[in-house]
Amino acid sequence: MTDPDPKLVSRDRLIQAAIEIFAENGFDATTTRMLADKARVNLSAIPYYFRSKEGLYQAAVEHIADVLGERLQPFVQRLADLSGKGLDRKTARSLIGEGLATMIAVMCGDPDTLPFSKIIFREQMAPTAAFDLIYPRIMERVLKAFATLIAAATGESDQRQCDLQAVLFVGQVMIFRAGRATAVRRLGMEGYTASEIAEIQDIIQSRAMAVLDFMAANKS
Amino acid sequence: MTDPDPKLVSRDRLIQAAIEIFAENGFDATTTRMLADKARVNLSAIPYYFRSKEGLYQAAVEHIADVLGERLQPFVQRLADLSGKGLDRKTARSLIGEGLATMIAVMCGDPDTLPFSKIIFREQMAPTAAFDLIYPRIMERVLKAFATLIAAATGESDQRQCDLQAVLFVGQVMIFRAGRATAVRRLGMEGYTASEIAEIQDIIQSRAMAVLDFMAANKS
DNA sequence: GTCTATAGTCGGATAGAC
DNA sequence: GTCTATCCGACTATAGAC
Repeated sequence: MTDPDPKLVSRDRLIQAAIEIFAENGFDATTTRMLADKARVNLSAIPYYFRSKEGLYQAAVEHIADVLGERLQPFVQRLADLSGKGLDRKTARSLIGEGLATMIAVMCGDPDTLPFSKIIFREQMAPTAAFDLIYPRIMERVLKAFATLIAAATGESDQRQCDLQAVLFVGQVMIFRAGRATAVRRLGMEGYTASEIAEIQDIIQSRAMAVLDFMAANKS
Repeated sequence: MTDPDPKLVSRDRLIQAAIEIFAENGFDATTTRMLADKARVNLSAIPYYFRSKEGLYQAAVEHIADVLGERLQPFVQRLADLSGKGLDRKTARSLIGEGLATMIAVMCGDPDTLPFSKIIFREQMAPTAAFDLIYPRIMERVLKAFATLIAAATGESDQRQCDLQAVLFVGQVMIFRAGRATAVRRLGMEGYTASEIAEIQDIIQSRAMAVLDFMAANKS
């Protein structure tokens, strides 16, 4: 994919390269030689800066958590502000739609963030120590935000119900990343072009609205 | 997990062991020694029976396709029979609910089939040649069946819409496998006990019905 | 068919010059 | 901080006895 910016110092070039390569091949199939080549750095720079291959992996995941956390911040902030003033149903619904569309773009479209989600997915399927770096800063914040929005959008007061639905709302999106091979093949897609992403965003949003209507009408 | 049945011949013990170990560690992190140990077979049995580690992996995937394909057969057959006679909405809806519940049980509960879904998920995230063994015999059949049922349950005549929704219905279930680490943590689960699975089945089914109602009311 | 022994390769990490 | 050279362990696969 993209080669690391040659202006960056070795340490940063290694992190850049690590994100790409680990995303593509996973931890085990990645060799330190691949990493050094991609970063245009000497092999010994890895143990020098990061102590080991695993140290580099963890630094890469930490970087992902930093970047995604920062991108998440405005959304969470906006939600906190609105919650203080009492969040009306219409606003909550539109924020849910907006959040879902953004997530699809991040996970399926944007070539800068796509490797992030690949790594996060691998961590979810087979968590390592790095999962603890990412869960509280990303997953938990997103899921809590969605639970709040769902409650506000439907009037559902059962917290458990909102938490479960939040997992399903977010999960809905993730399936196009985790089940990409199947989805693309079955739907005859080329692999998430702009118009294919629009189609996915569209159906996920309308589905979400259907569920919100149903929840509002059938509170537990 | 389970050790291979000692009554089986070496070849079969190796396949049994391979399914467990590849599911747990993925292809690269699995060594031929692990496989031979678990199967209680000499290391050389692997190249002898399967030519290579990769040959064993493919044989294991083929076995998975056989077993799941057989388990799928009655469901597909029943659907074909019913389709001939004209499938009414109520029956279609209950078959969808039943299918979803079964999938959750297979993917999250049943310790015999759980390793199958782990391997299938790894293949979806990073397909190898083995994906072609499993896609047409499992994924495609399931998705086509769901698309047919969705059409019958809602009266939606747009094929594309039904195919997309089928991916989402099935995807909904898969998220509890692919996103297990997050779901379990966020929902304070122990890791899919019987009652936790019942809770998941319940919410997924009610969500599915909400979407079907919505589709029936808003045909494209 | 099952075993031992070993070949041949490659990986991660280190030592030490510059 | 960056390089070369190299060690050492682990891996897959093969050769060949039984």
